[in-house]
Amino acid sequence: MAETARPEHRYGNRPTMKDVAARAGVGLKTVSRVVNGEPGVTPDTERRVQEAIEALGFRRNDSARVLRKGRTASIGLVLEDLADPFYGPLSRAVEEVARAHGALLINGSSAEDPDREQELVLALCARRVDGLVVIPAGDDHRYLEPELKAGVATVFVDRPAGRIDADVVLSDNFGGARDGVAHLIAHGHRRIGFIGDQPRIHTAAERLRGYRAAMTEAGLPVHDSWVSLGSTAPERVRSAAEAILSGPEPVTAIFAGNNRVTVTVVRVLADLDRPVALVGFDDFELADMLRPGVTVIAQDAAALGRTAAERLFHRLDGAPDTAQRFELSTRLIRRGSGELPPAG
Amino acid sequence: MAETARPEHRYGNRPTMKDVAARAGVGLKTVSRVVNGEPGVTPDTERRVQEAIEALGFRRNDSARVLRKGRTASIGLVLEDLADPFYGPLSRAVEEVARAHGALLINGSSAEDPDREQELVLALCARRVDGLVVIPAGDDHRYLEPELKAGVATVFVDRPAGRIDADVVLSDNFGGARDGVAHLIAHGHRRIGFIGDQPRIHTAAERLRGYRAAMTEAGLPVHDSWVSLGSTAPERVRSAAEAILSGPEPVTAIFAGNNRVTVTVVRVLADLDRPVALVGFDDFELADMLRPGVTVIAQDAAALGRTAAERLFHRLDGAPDTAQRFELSTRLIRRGSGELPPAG
DNA sequence: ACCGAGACTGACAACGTTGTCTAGGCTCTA
DNA sequence: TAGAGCCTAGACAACGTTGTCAGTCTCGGT
Repeated sequence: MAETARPEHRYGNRPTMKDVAARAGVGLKTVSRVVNGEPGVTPDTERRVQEAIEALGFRRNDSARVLRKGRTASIGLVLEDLADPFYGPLSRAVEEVARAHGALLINGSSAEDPDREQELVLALCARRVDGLVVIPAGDDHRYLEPELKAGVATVFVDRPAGRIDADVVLSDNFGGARDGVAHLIAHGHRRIGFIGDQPRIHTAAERLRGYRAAMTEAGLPVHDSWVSLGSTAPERVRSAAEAILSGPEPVTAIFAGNNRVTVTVVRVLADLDRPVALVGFDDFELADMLRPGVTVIAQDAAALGRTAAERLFHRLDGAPDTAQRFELSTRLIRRGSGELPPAG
Repeated sequence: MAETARPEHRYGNRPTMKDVAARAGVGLKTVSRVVNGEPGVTPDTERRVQEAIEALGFRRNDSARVLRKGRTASIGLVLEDLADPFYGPLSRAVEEVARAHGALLINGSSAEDPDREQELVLALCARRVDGLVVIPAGDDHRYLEPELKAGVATVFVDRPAGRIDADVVLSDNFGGARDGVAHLIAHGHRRIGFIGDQPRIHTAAERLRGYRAAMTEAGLPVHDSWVSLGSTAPERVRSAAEAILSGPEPVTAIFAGNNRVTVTVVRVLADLDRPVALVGFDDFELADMLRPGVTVIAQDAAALGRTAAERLFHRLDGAPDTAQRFELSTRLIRRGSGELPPAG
C-alpha cells in the first residue's frame, strides 16, 4: 500500500490522539477521556496513556476540539493602539477577567481606521471567538448584525456602537470635561482654549460638548479660534496650541482633550514665558512630577476594561439580556497646573 | 426543560457553506470556491452564491478551515505585563509585522510567573498558533521541545531561552549598563548605587554585570550596601533608594535598572535636599520634561519586537535554520540628571 | 451457577471546511 | 463529425476531536 500523497507535515508532524492510542494500546476515546480528565478510566490505563502522551509530546489540537464543541474559550479585543498608554491597563484588565474565566485573549489594533476595525472584527468572528470587546473606530456597526444574532457576546468600550443595539461601557466624557473646564473657570479664567481629537470620535465630541456646556453655564463666550480639533500628532497639536495662545484674544488656560494632547501642550507651555493654566483629560504617569504638576480629569481605564469583560462573560454565562449602557464617572485630580490664576 | 440533547445552536445558529449551497442551489464546493476566491466559477454562479452569503450572513468558520489546512495564520505573544509601557510598543511592532503577513496576534501576560508562562505557551500551542514570540519569565523551556520539533517557529525576546536552542533577540543590557555607569564615573562619581530587578531575570543580571564591570574598569570598589535587587514595586524601590542614600557611605549617583525603578527613584530624589545624579535603563515618556531631565540608556522596544517577528516569519516562510542570536545596541541620552556632579 | 447492575472501553458519526477526482458540457481542430 | 482539450461543477474523503451508544467484563446477590 503506497502511502502516496500523504499531506506532509501538516502541523509539522504532531502526534494525534490516534497515535497516542496506538502507542498505549488503547482506544481513541480512552485517550480523549484521559486528556480531558473524564471519569471512567482505570488508574492503570490512565498511566499507560499518560506515558504515551509524555513520550510522544502530544498536545490536544484545540482547533478540532473547537470544531466539535462550538466554544473557543477565547475572546477578541479590538482597540485603537496597543502602544497607547491608555489602552495598556484596559487591555490588561480585560485579560485578567478572561483568564479568570479560562479564556484567551486575541487582540488587534484598528489604528483608528474603520475599515481595519471591521476587517479585524470579522477575522475574529471567523475564528469563532466567544465574545468581543471593541473600542470602535467607525460609527456604523451594522456589519455585526449577523454575529450578534449568532450569539457572539459583544461589548463596546470607551465609545458607543453605531447603528446597532449593543452593550456599551463609557466614561462620563461630557461630565468630566465640563467639570474640568468649570474648575478653570472657578480659578478665574474667562478665555479658555480646547484642543481635542477628531470630532468624529465620540469621546472627542463629548468632551467638546462638556467644554461648551461649562462655558455656557458660566455665561462665557467661546471664540471659534479657541477650539481646535484634529489629529493628535504632536506637530498638529503644537501649532494649534501656539495659535490659540497667540491670537488677538489669547487664552489664559487650555483644556486638553486627551493624554496625547496633554503631553504635547505641556511641552509648548514649558517654552512659554507666561504661566498658562492647563487641565487634561486622562491621567498619565509622572503628571505629578512635572512643574507645575498637571491637573487632570482621570478616568479609570482598568475599570472600563474590567466592567466590559465582566459584562461580556455575564452574557456568555447566562441568559440573553437587553443591551445595557454603563457609565463610569471621572475624577478631577488637582496638581497645580489647573489652579494657576489667569496671567496678564 | 429537556436536559437531553441540544445540538442546536452550536455556534449560536450560524449558517454553514452547506446552507449557503442549498440556498444558492449549487454544490458545497462551489461555495467554498467563491468564498476563497478560487477560479473556475462563472460570474452568474458566483453572483448567486454571493447573494446567498449576504442573505444568510454567512462567515467562514476558520476553526474548520484550520483543521483542514494546518495553518492558523496566527501567532502568539507572551509577555510580562501588557500594561507596562515598555511592552506596548514592542507588542505593537509584533502586531504590525503579523498583520503584514496576514496573521492575527494572540497574546497573554505571564506576570513574571514561570508556571503561568508555561500554561500560556501551551494553551497557544494547543490552539496551533504558527509561531510564538516569548518574553520568558522562567529559565527552563525544555517543555517547548515537542513544539519546536513540530515546527512551531519560536523566538525569544528581551531575555534568552533556558536550556533550549532557539532564536533570541536581545538588547545589549550589559554594554548599556556599563556605558551608563561609565558616564556617571566620567562625571566624577565614585560612589554609585545600583537598584535593579530580581537577579533571576536575565536582563537584571546583565545590567548588574555591566554596572560591576564599569566600576571595576575604573578601579572603583562596590560596597554591598550600594546594590539592591528585588521587586520593582514602588515601596521596595523607595526604601532601597533611601537606604542607599543614607548609609555610612552614601552614594552620589544611582543607576536604575529599568523604567519602573527609575520613576520611583525620581520621586525619591525629588524629596531630597541635595542633588544626586541618576541614569536609568529604558527611556520613558516625559523624561525630558522633568527637572532635571532624566539621562537614560534607551533601548528600542519596537525594534526588538519587529526583529523578533520578522525572524519568526522568516522561519515560517523559508527553510529551517539554526537558532540565531540578535543583539540590539542601546543609546545613551543625556538630559541632565546623569551629568550632575557629585554633591558633598 | 446465573443474572443484573455497574464500571470500563472502544467503534462510529459528526463538527465545517478544503483537496482530489470525476462527470459533463462546451469549443476547437483535423 | 469524432476526438481532444478545456472549463465548470459537485461528490467524497479527510483533518483531529468529542458525544453517543453498544459491547465486554467484574462482582454481588440469589
